[in-house]
Amino acid sequence: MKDSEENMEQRILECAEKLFLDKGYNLASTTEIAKEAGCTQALVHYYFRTKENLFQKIFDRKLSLFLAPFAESDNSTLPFAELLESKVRIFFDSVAQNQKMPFMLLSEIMSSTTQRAYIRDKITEICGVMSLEFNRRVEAEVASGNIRPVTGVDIMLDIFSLVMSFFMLLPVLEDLDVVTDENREAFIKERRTHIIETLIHCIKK
Amino acid sequence: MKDSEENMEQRILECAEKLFLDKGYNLASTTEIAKEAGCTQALVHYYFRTKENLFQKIFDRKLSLFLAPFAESDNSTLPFAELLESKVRIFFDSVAQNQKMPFMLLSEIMSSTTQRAYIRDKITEICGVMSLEFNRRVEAEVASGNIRPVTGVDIMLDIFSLVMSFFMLLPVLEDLDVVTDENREAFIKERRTHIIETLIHCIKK
DNA sequence: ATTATCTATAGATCTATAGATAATGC
DNA sequence: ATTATCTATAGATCTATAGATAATGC
Repeated sequence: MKDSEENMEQRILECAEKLFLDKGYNLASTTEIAKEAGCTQALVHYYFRTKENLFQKIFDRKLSLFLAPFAESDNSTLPFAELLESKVRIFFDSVAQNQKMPFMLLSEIMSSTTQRAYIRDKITEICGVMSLEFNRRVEAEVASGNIRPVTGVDIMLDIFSLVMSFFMLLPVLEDLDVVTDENREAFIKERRTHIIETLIHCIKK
Repeated sequence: MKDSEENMEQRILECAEKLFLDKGYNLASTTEIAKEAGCTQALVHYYFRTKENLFQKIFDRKLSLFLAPFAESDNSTLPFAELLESKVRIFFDSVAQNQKMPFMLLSEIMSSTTQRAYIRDKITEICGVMSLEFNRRVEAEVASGNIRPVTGVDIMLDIFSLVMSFFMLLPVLEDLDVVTDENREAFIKERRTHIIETLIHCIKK
């Protein structure tokens, strides 16, 4: 009852999210989550019964928020190069605001087959329609000879790879002093531009 | 003394490597490693004292083997596009033979600052010279107007991102039935070609 | 003698639950 | 009465070590 502005269940969710993102599922213990939230460990289980439940609730919400902007952006009337640029920009900015999500997502992908099935369903649910449309669009562009023969899957993989890896590798770039506190913001912006240009070049004949 | 062909210390190393790659540092217990190797858990500690030691020894060796082909390939006499193709091909094939390394490497990068410092030093040690030469070459090509203005760092990031992410995302592609047992080999080969073409397109003016 | 291997166990977690007590809403 | 919170504890790991015993190399 210290913080009158929000209840303990909410606090637990917030602290758990932070710890799961920082340390991953296994290293974030319900004991530590409770400590961070300012309650006993038993209370965490009172509200969410199992650690697995708690995690899944957080991960589910996070994954939706993470993918939504990318999935929802409908730019079907744009020329293809601009559509591509818009897609990358939106996804890049979504990741920039959730810089720990790529690693969390990958960890879950590696963790178990069931978790992967869950993620697959979630991706299909959120991105399925957009993905189908995108694939069709790419096919149409290829058929009409506007771009070189690539598949929608290839381009999607390119986008995911370039954007997610960049943020996962940022800490290394900082260690190597390629990225510093001074140039950080500019570097990120330039990288976004580079990725957009790379992808646009990549589809050119 | 069951397996006469190799000693137990070696067996432990091999089983530990497999388990660390499969489950990650935290979920691979010395208990399980011992069980897999066919000895008691105490013996694992007899040979390597701590789990951390054991892991570091394996990771160190694995990281060297993983980066070496990429670092050592000297193609400085080739035209730049061919040099790029060669670099990607070599790194792609190295990852293809160590498909779990990208995730292990990322996990360690995320795990702690000390581990990151260690990785930074290792990368510098193995790739430092090559990296410097590559950067100079890129600058020269840009200066002479052969390619569009990009940095060596950008291209390195592109290569690492596209190649490592592809193998980390493979399980998802399999879940989505984009990759199956039948097309797997061909798909991987085509992806390698696509990445090479993308990077070559990307440097064109 | 030395090295390899085992048994047994201490000590540190961690998750989950049972059961007691305090706070809150009627 | 119901809901929120705490104390205490069971039971499952896991790492690391001490101390005993078996195997090996002179």
